[in-house]
Amino acid sequence: MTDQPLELVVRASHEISLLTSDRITKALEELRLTLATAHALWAIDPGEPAPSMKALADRLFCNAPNLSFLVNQLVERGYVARDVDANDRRSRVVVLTEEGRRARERVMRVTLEQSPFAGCEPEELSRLAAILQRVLDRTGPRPSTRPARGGGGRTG
Amino acid sequence: MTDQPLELVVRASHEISLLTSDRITKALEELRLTLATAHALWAIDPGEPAPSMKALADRLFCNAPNLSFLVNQLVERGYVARDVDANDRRSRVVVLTEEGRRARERVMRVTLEQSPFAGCEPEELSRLAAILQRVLDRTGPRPSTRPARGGGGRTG
DNA sequence: CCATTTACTTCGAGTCTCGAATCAATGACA
DNA sequence: TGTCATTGATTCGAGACTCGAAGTAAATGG
Repeated sequence: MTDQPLELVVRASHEISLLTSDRITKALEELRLTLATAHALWAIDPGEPAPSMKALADRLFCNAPNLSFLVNQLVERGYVARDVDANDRRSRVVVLTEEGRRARERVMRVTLEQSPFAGCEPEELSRLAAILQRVLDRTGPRPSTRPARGGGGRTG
Repeated sequence: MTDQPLELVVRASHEISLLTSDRITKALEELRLTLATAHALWAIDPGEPAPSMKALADRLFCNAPNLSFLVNQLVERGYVARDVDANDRRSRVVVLTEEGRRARERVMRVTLEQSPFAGCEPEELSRLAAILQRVLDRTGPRPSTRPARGGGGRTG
């Protein structure tokens, strides 16, 4: 009954996702982050131009009020700051603080360490990466400016 | 720097997960379900013995109060009912109603249809299923009793 | 200049999640 | 049998997340 490969893949993928979330929650507490705020933090790559609120919301699959809330949380914790975009004074860009850069590093490190995928052989990982990338490419590019490896997400 | 296969896999996997959630949300509204309640509904397989609250909570990586809340939602919508377990009168088992069985079918169908994995070739799906299953197997069987997952009230 | 659009914020409401406290049933044991 | 610790579940209070509606400020297009 559950022999359909598609169902197996969807179930397993979801299970892995839950398992990962479950595992990293404790480590995030030490940074005073939740899954949602950690996500938002992850989505800000210090190696790329600081994203606007709108760009960040798109990346995280959330709407503007939600992102305002999340960025407020990160501001309160000293991890990011808002700057007015000189080119369009309506727009605010979200910039990592030094603290924020460190916290983001830690979030990424912990997540990769705790990931169920961490036990895979390099060769298996490569095959997996290729397939998943192909799947995402097939879904069509996401709106606006998305850094090639920019994916953060929504929690909900 | 971001060429590590593990990071690519974790990012892609997460992105796919968010994309799926985003896509099915609208369809779930028609069933008066949210992601959390739909997930709980999905976790009750009518082909297996009705799970206890505890068993269900373990399956969903959530704690007892949270599951009580979710099951209440499903009861209000007429999708499940609680029964006292005759073997242990402390325990309640969660049983699908006829409505619930139909709703669950619809949740599964919509989710599979909308999944980014739906576009994969059968052969690709099989490879994927094999790898993901191996990953889950390596994480070891789920313990009967596990500490709760985080997310709720803290911070501040 | 004025109307419209865009980016963002605030507000209110509904949802989700948790820990602490509570209750009932079970199990262990003297 | 009676007592006590344990277990399964619920209730309660509070923090966190998410969204739609409404509002503000800046840009755009006549």
